[in-house]
Amino acid sequence: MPELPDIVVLAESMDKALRNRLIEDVTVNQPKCLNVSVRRFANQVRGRRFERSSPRGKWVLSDLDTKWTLAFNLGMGGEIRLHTKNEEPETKRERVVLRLDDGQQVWIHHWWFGHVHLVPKGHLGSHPQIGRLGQEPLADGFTADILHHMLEGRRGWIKKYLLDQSFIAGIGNVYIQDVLWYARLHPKRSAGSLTRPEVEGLHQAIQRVLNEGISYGGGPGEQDIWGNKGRYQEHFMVGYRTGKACPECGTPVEELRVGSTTSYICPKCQI
Amino acid sequence: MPELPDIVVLAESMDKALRNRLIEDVTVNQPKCLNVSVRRFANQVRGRRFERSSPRGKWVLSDLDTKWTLAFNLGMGGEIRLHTKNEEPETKRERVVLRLDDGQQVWIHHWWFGHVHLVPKGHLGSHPQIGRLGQEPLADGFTADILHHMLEGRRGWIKKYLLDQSFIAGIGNVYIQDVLWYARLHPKRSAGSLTRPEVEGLHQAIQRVLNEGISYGGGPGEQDIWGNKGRYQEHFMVGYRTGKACPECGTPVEELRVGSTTSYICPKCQI
DNA sequence: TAATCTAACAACGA
DNA sequence: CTCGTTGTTAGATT
Repeated sequence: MPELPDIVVLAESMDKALRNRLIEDVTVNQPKCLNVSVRRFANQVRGRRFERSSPRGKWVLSDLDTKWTLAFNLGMGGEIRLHTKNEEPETKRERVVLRLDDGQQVWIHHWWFGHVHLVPKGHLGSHPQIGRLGQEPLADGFTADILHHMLEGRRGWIKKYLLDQSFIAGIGNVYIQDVLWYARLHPKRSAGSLTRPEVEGLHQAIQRVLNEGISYGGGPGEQDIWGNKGRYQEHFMVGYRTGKACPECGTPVEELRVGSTTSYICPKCQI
Repeated sequence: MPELPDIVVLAESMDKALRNRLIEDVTVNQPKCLNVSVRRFANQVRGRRFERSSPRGKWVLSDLDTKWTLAFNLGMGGEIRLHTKNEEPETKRERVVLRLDDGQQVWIHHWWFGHVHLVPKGHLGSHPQIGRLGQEPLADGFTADILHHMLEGRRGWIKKYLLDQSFIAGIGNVYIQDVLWYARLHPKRSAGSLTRPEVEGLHQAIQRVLNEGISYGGGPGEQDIWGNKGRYQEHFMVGYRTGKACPECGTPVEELRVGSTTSYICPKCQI
């Protein structure tokens, strides 16, 4: 599932590719990925133009030139891709297809549980998922101070909080591996037990890893609207590198279960 | 526990009684109700003035003339009361005591699990509870449209969503009884099954009950900073009236368990 | 009596 | 075997 860096890259590419473009026609092959009826969806989208596309947590929000925002969540293995006029979408595989003014198409492909939602612009708070998203970790307001404040007194594992979208929006099980490694934190450290320097280290690690993810064009399996692939996986420190050497101390990376997720850690560096 | 109407009444009285008043001294008898150390709390509060006090969900937020906001949550059976110069607070019973410039005192009494938190002004989003609060049900933005949107596709019981502070902030197990009665809804109705007219009725019922709660000065056991007691309980329709007649049809009110809460309903009117 | 947070677990869904 | 949502149970908290 695309995480914040992947979403930033995708949203930027969508903004470039789609802004001011007219949506001439809409095909919905999977009504269950919508939050309204197909009829209502088509009526609100057909004949409208894209305005700004922007990232929010694991969602891309594309304003239309009406009171509606299109909210895309790719779920697992989803893609949003631009296709040329004469390509033929495989029905059912492409859940929603938008035909643009020049015939180009936007294929919204979901492998498993993606969403294409209509949300009233300026009322994102009422959306059951988007409205509950927490801090944007790359926003100016997200300081070490604020993070310290958020973790104060928390009893659960630090990994649980970092993955909790209602705490911090956009971190998933891919980028978190290196975040915890750079912060030298074991995923099961109690969130409230972090010292002030550790919180500062964690804050830096979050910004570092997410920004690197963006500058490498996203992570494994992710791509922008033109199909440019992410390369952050070439720079993984410990994520998905079981048995390989920790870049810091050479100890083999270990895999462990943390709740229902898999963690990759250096057992020497991350205590 | 005070709910939205009780908190509105209390916050208004606190705004009137406390705005611009100097906090000359601070006593903390229960450090665990704070989110910072006693030393830090006292340093940030002593010598400061109150600015605006306002309601947010089940919290009262009192801005100080610094970068901090004091956030009060009364838990169950808590009170915030103004006392005269020479009254002697019972240690441990009054968790926090603020002495004002003229000697008057604010006693913050918790019977069970109240909080007095320091939150950086303008960063309420980072507070673990306040940051996750949902829609303010009496705000202009909370329309029937928005409510409809929020409930669309939801599978759980309607009562669960109305009590969920991250959906709608400030409704608890007291006022919800009459909300559901006015809306003619059984607490176990599936949230997503509500028709558009039912959602509109629910929206009206929410506004009606909460506004009546405010105009009666709050509900059972609640009071403002001067000790004026709420009287909404004198106007209960079905809440806490097991066996008494439904005001609409005369059927005896029944009590039932809904998850971990008790509901009071008219078995004939609320399907 | 009460409320909220937490863990753990289960079932579900295109 | 990967995700979010929903539901349940249980325990803890001052």
